[in-house]
Amino acid sequence: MTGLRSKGPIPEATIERLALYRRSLAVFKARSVTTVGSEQLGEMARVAGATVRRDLSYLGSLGTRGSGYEVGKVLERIEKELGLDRLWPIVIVGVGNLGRALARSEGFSSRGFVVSALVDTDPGLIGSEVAGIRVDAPKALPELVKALGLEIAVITTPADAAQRACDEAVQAGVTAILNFAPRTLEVPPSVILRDVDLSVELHVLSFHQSHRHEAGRRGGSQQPGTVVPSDADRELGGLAQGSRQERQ
Amino acid sequence: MTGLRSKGPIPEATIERLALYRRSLAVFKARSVTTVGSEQLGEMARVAGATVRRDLSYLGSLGTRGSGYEVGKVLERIEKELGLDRLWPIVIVGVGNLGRALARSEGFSSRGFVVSALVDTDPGLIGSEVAGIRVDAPKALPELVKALGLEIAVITTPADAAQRACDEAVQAGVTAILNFAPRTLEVPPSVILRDVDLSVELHVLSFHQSHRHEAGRRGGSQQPGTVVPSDADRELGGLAQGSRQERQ
DNA sequence: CCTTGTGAATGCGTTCACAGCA
DNA sequence: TGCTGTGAACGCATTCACAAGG
Repeated sequence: MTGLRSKGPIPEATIERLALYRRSLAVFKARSVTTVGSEQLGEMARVAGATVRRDLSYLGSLGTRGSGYEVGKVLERIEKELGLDRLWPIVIVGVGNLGRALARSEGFSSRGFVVSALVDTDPGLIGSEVAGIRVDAPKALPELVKALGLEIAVITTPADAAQRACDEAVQAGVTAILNFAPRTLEVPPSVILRDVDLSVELHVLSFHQSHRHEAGRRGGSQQPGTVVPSDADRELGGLAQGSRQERQ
Repeated sequence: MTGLRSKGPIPEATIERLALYRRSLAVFKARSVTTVGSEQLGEMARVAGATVRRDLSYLGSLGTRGSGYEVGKVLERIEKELGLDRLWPIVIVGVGNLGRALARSEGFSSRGFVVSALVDTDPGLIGSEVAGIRVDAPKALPELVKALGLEIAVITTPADAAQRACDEAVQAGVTAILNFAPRTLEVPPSVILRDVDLSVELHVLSFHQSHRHEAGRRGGSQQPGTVVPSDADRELGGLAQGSRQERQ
C-alpha cells in the first residue's frame, strides 16, 4: 500500500526498536529537525546505525541516499506500522496500586491508547471512580468489550487472581493481553500475550551488581521475571518484566 | 565455590530466564514438590526443556540424571547467582503515580529488595511519608546512599526530569539504575542501566493486533518502548519497556 | 560526495540428538 | 530405564562492507 513490504516478516526485535525510533523521531520533530541520519537516530535510541538502516528497510525505502531520513515521513510510517494510526481502547483488570497508577498515567492513555474501562473484584471498589473511570465487576467484561470495542486488556491483579482475570477477559473477547502479574498465564494460541515483571528487572540488576568483579561490566538486556516473595505466589507485589536495552 | 562455573559467562537471555525459573521453582516448593524435570520446569516458565537444561548447566551440574532437579537445591543456587542471598536497599526517584505504586507494592520490597528511600523535587512531597517512608529532596541522595548502602535506584520521574535524576543518583554513588522514564538516559559505562517502557509493550501488542490477518499469529516477545504522546517528551506518562516472552 | 539499502559474514542463542550416568 | 548435560546443527539477528544512487 504505502511503501513496499520489502522482504519477509518484520523480526520481533525490530518491532520493539521501531517503538524506540518513534520516540526518538518525535523528539527530533519537536526540535524541528527535518532530516536525520541513521547514525544520529541510532545514537538517540542507543542502537547501531547499521541496525537502524536494516530495521527501517523492512518498511520499504524510506530514506534518501546522501542525506538521510525525513523525520515526519518516517515517523508517520512507523506509527502506521505499529498500528498507532487508530485509537485502542484498553481495559485494566485489577485496580490495585499499579492498576491505579497506570490508569492515571499520562503516557498510558496517550499516543493511540485510552484506558476506557476498569475492572476489579473488590465490592468496595466497584461503582467507584478512578481517574474518572467507573470501576466495574468482572462480569461486566463481555458487555464492556462489545460496547467499547476492547481488544486489549492489561492485567494488574495479584498473582493468584491473574489466571481467572485472564480467562474472563479472553472469554469476553479480548485478544491481546499485557500481563503484570508475576505468574505464567495460560491463553489460547490466538491471543497475544506479553509479560512485564518488575522483579525480573531487579533480579537482572542484582545479578550484574553481584558479578561486577568477574568479567567486564555491562548494562542489562531484558526479559520476564518473577515476584514470589520467597515461596509461593503472593500479592500483586512485583510488577513487570521487561524491556531490553544494551549499553552503548 | 559452589558448583563449578561451567563454560564462559552466562548469556544475558539466560539470566533473565533464571529469574523465571526461580519463580516457578518457588511454586513447586510451595506445593511441596521436591524434584522437577527440565520439561516440567520449562512448561511452567514457558520455555523449552532443552533451554532449561542448557541454562541450568551454566550454574554447574545441578541435576541428577534419571530423576531431575532438586527443587530446593536449584532454587537456592539460582538465588545465589542472582544475588538474592542478600538484601538490596533501593531508592525510588520520582514519587508520582508509578513511584508511589512501586513503593507500596508488595513484590517490590520482597525477595531481596527493600525500598529504603524516596526522592522527589516537589516541595509539597518532601517531608511527607509514602508507604511509611519519608520523601527526601534530591540533594539528600549522597547522604542516603552512604547511610543506607544504596547501589540501586529506580527512576520514575517524568521524562524531562529523568536525566537530571539519573545524574544526581549516579553522582551520589548509585551504580545500577532501573529506568521507567520514556527517555534514553546517558550514564557512565560502569553504571548498569535497564529500561522499562510500558508504551513499548502496548505498541508491540497493537502491532501484532494490526497484523493479525497477514502471516500467522504469534504472541509478542518484548523490548523497550517509548511514551511521547505525539510529539516531544511529556509527563511521566508511559512507563516501562519490557520483558519478553514467546508463545508456546 | 555522502548516506542509504543490502548481500555476505559473523555472532549468539536455541534446538537437536545422543552419549553419559544415576 | 530415564533424564541430565552437551557437542553439533541450525536459525535468527547484528554487523560489516560496499554497491547503488540522490
